[in-house]
Amino acid sequence: MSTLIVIGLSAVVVAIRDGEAVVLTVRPHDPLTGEASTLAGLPFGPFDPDGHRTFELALRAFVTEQTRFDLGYVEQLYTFGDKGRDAPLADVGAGAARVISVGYLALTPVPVDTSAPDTAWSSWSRFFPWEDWRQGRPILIDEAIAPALRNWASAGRGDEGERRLDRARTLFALDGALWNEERVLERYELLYEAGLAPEAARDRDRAWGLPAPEPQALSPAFGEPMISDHRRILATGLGRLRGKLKYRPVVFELTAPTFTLSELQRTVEAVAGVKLHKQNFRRVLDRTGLVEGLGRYDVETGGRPAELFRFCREQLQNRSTLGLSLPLIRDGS
Amino acid sequence: MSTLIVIGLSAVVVAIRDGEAVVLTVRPHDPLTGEASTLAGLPFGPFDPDGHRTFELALRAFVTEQTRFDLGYVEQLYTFGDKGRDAPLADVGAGAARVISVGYLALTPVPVDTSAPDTAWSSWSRFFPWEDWRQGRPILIDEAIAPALRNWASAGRGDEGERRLDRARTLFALDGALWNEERVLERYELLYEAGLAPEAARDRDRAWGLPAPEPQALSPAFGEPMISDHRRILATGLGRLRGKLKYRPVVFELTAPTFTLSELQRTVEAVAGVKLHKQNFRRVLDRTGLVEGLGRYDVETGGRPAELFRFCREQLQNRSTLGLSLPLIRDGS
DNA sequence: TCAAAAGTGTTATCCTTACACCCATGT
DNA sequence: ACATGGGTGTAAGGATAACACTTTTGA
Repeated sequence: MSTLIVIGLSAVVVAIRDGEAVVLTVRPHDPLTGEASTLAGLPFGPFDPDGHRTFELALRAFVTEQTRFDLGYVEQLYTFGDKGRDAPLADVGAGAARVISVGYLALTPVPVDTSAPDTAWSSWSRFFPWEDWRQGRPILIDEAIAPALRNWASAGRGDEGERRLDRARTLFALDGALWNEERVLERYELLYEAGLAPEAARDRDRAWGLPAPEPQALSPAFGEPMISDHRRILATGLGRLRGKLKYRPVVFELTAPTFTLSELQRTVEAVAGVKLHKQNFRRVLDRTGLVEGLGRYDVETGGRPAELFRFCREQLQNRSTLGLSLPLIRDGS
Repeated sequence: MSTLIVIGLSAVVVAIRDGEAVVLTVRPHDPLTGEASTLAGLPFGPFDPDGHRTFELALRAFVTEQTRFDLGYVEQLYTFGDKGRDAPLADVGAGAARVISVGYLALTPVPVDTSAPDTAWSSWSRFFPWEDWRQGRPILIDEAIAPALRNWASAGRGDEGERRLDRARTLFALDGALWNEERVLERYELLYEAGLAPEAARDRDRAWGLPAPEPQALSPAFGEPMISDHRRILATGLGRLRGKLKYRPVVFELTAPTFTLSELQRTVEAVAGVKLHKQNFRRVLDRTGLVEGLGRYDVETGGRPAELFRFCREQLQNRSTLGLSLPLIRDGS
């Protein structure tokens, strides 16, 4: 009998908590031992072709069930089907199955504390510590990542070495190259290829029929691994969200109904992982006409009270420029 | 026994022929009668979980097999899984199966004439005649589409009617709204929802267990239908390509190794479906540094010979602005 | 009074848009 | 000579980036 196909739906559920971008994670239980996994995963579940009319409905249903949480904005990310990077062959009735992952991105304004067990909000710099440039260039890039990548590049034979070095340079902003915050997935894939992501060693061992390796004490510079291909899906989600910020008004899916402009800016910064220029951010923002001052003020800010704003959803229709540009800061401040 | 899942891979293979954007289409044969379908389809094939390591490899293999054509640039588009809009329930050994469509976009420089039977290059304005604004606003929008959509909108009860009208206006640039060439899929989906795409009637009938309806003489303004959900995938591909043009140098996947700047412009225009401003297109282009004059000239242009250019692939690495902006023309000329 | 955070004004620079014009070829 | 398409220069307007500065609160 031929291998069955099983479709697994995974969700990257993003929210902002205390100025940090967080993602909903679960600790899945081993079906045999009943023990919770040491590795985090994304909320996921199988797609049932008999019960579910669409992927999105299925996703909403099982995320609510697993995490007691209702999704708002949802979009499809990517479908992963590579052999060897899927979940371990699942036992489905008659035999082994090939698992195809359909990843989704979901945005939600308030990270309501889920009372569901083994469910948590995790900052995504836990999984991608090199992606946070808000405090300037992360030291771990030059101290840990760059040397490891250069070492990997020099092991390439012929001009393969040169190509590896080129990729490392442009993706991780080495030797004067510019940082591009959108290329999250490419960076993760480079680390995976270079064998620096713990998942790479695990997948390689499994392909050779070896037992799952012991959790190793790998450098924290390469981020905390996740089960299955979930970190790959998470990277896809972060990259997509960072890109989309600039051409669709998706930030407002992450904010409360009213917010101060500084809160909004901190939200964008948490997602994009870079610091923005305050004045220019505001100028750019009100040219879009997407926010409206309410004449009410938040006094809890520590200094001068900030005006509260709201998102004008009705303005959304015929605007041509539907996103926020990111007025970066290059020097200090 | 529960419904099996089958994964179908479909490819939107795009090329430029005589200044027109064309797409590779097939006429699939009925497995029972052996007759070629009256409707066109995209090249497609099932994904075999035993034989194929990745989707992309599977796709390349069967496109080459079906059409005797080798794909170059390939990217995943979207995975469709809606019940009722998939292919008719396929017979797979033991029982019925639910077909999940994974759509891909492929770009190829020369539309080599495929000698494969029932394979052809079709201009995509056959399927989306309202998408070509190079000769100005297509008359069929105001003569056929707008009246039909207004009629549909007025049938909505409550503020549903208002919402329908709003969508029609912004998507089809009615009542002074601006045309946004990227929203191809949303326009097709609107026509589908409004019951103006022939596929909608077909899917509706099938859901009720009725036999496939006779091919109707529907207005050509709504485009030629395709089998299964292939026109939806095609719309996704056109939209994605139009968007990507602006931020990645994908045009060069559609051009010959050397080209004149006018050829390049006509290629962009054929894809984007709008006329561009010649001088500004050139200025924008050479600021990117992506093309290089060769000092050789094409004398076949009819007027002054045009310089030949080539794409500088090596420049591709560290550029920040990797696409072409579209300097539109608003007035005549 | 001072620190902290909110909010305003102004300028130089760059990019986009639009317009006008010149160049090289075939008929 | 002139039609046809290729190619260049320049000036106006708008957007961006960077700068300095004022305002309002709490400690």
